[in-house]
Amino acid sequence: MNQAVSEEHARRLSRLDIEAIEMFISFLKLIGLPKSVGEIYGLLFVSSQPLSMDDLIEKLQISMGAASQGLKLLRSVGAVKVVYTPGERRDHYVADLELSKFAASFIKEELNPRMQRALERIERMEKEALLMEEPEKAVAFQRIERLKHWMERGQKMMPWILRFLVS
Amino acid sequence: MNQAVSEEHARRLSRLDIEAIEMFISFLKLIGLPKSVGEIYGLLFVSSQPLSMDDLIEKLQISMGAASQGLKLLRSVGAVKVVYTPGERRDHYVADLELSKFAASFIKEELNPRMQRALERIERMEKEALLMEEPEKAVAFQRIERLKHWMERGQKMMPWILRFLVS
DNA sequence: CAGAGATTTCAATAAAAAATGAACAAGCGC
DNA sequence: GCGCTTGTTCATTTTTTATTGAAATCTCTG
Repeated sequence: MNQAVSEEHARRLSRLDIEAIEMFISFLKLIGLPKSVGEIYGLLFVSSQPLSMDDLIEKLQISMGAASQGLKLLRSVGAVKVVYTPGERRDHYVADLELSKFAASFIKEELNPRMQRALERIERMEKEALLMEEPEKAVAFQRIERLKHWMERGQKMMPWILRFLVS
Repeated sequence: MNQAVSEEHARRLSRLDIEAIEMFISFLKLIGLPKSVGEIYGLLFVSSQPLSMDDLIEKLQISMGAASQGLKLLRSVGAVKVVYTPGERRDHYVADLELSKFAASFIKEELNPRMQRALERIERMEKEALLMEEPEKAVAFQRIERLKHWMERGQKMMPWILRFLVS
């Protein structure tokens, strides 16, 4: 991780750039985003001007494909905006500084769908448990109760977290 | 994901088992835990008796290594307890039903260390920014302020979440 | 509207992460 | 202490995920 950004890149990346990039690689990995996305966002975050895809490819030494896909993802999450630079052919990109967008997207794309599926699953589990014989049956229902309890807890917490983030 | 648990296993796993296992595979993956850990915890969670490592290997069709390491991890997190069964040679394991342990461990093992490193990084970033020339300098400090703001926000939120989980 | 530049897509490749299984160690009962 | 059962470790293999790069597509602009 300390050598996440190699010497080669240092030619064009400042130390500030590198610190920011490593920081975002580390945090975005936490929510399952690949290194290249962390690199792109990190660099845009510290850059004082908008950067073109070419700038990113050159400074970060990543491929066209990675740059294009990374930007696509970051745009879809609202973490990066396109800036139309008049007289410039290529699009330029800036970081939206609202970091909550990552968390919000994680909740919306990863957490909520799973909770939805979990609720369906719990219903099926209850149906299965009804068919069981008695010593195990009671245990099964107790465990399923537990799951429901945690789901409710999660669902109560989520809007609170979102409000806190957006504030 | 639908075929996460193959037909072969179904011979010995009930439908209830499979639902629980798939559910935990899905949630634990979210915090970066491998499938085998989800399988083990899921099965222990619905099982009405303590299970030995051999039971897990047989029912889940996983290797000794995976079982041993998975149990080690789950024990270290407090999500699984050893039950000494008198007269039995092998150790038996039960799931601790307190699901908050996963979240607490994630915060402790993954989130907090990163935040710590991020704080150090921010200090270094401020030192670097001091050396910059003026138009960029102001921008750099503005961005660094942002980072600090989010760090503080995160640090304020964390104890609250933990309290909520443990309650 | 032709053609160059810019971007996207996606099959192939590389890198990272997880699972296997055999060698090793620990612990129990005789 | 010896032999057997149980549990751990770790180098190797397998699986999964991310990256590359070349072909296809889109889009300005002259």
